[in-house]
Amino acid sequence: MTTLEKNTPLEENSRRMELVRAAAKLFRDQGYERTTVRDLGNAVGLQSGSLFYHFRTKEEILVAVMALGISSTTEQLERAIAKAGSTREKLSALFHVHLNSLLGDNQAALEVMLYEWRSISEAAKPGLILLRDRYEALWQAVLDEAAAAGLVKPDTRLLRRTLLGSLHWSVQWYRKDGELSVDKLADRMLDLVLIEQSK
Amino acid sequence: MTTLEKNTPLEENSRRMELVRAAAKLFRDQGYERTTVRDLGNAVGLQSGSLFYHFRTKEEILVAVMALGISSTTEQLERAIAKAGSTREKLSALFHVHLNSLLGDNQAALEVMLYEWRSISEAAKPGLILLRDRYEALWQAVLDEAAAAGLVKPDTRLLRRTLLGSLHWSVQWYRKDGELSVDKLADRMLDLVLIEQSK
DNA sequence: GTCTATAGCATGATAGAC
DNA sequence: GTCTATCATGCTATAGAC
Repeated sequence: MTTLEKNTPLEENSRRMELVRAAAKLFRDQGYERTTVRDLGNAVGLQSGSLFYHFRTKEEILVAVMALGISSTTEQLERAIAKAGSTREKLSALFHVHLNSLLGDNQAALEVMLYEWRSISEAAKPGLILLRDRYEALWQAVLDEAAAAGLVKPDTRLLRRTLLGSLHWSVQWYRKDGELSVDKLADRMLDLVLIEQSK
Repeated sequence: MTTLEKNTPLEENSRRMELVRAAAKLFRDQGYERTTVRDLGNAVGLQSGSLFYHFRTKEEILVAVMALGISSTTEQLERAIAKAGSTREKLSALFHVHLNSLLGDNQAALEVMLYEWRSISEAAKPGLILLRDRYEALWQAVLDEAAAAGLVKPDTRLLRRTLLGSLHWSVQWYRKDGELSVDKLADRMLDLVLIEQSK
């Protein structure tokens, strides 16, 4: 692998991937700026200088973390929607996939995407915005379908934004060791947005 | 003012306050870690060394920014609730005060509170948590009253958390130069949470 | 592919003059 | 109360050996 090929999109089980996963946890816990390349090296058993064989800059690691977080969540959501039988099930999938990704064991990456945006250079933003838009388009389509079916209120663009805000914020208060499971939380959040059916 | 008195809670029109307001904007735009004491000095026409006459550390400035943001919003909400005539008006005040504070001209401070929490040392957290709890208690009381009146769904603790998440997230997408005013946005967000009355 | 060593620079904070 | 000067440290990234 030459220096010019460092932007290779994805490789499982590689050193690069191992590094990205470790970086996701460190960036989430300490923040990107407070995490040094020495911290990153320690986390995977490398000297700080050796990192720069795998990534050109520290920011390139941050971008890789974010891209991983958003694109893996998008893929999960696409699969869940494809498998859903009804509009109601698709709506439910939005909540379950998002929360399991955000609050699940292996998904510090998505959290980093939400809270370290300011550290992304202008040059790197367009690519990440594309990934984010693809994810939000999935949401929009399902919400539009649900509104047409009378399940949720018709102001779906604002609804999408408020719901995503609600879900994102859960990382600030949800505790895994509490009594509320992630899936139960998803169901209760869904209940809050469903229009009550008058008979 | 001696060194020992640097924790004086509040002073209007002081150099300290001027610095806190400038710091709020810088911390919001660049992040706390990326903002240097030299940046802070420049913003108020001081050399970096001179800052440390007013604050012992850079973190002390961050804490002051957050305390200002949350406590001034709390005071505004207290006044608005006291003035409200009905439960419905109190509910409306939650949205209008929060969004005007968060998205208004002079309130970068509240945004910093939301996004720089990780940079706060353990020693400084309890005081800020106290301020936050006071604010959220106001919300909880109004939501409980609104649920009792049938205006919103009864799961008010989760409702409080999802609503605050929705409102916080608005800083990520709301544009002041757009067609939607802050107060109109508050009304539409309120509409999304109100239970539709069956006749 | 990883190491050691370090260049080159920015950082938060302090000391003492005024 | 602000300035100048600077200390001590930490940072990202590079160079070259292995």
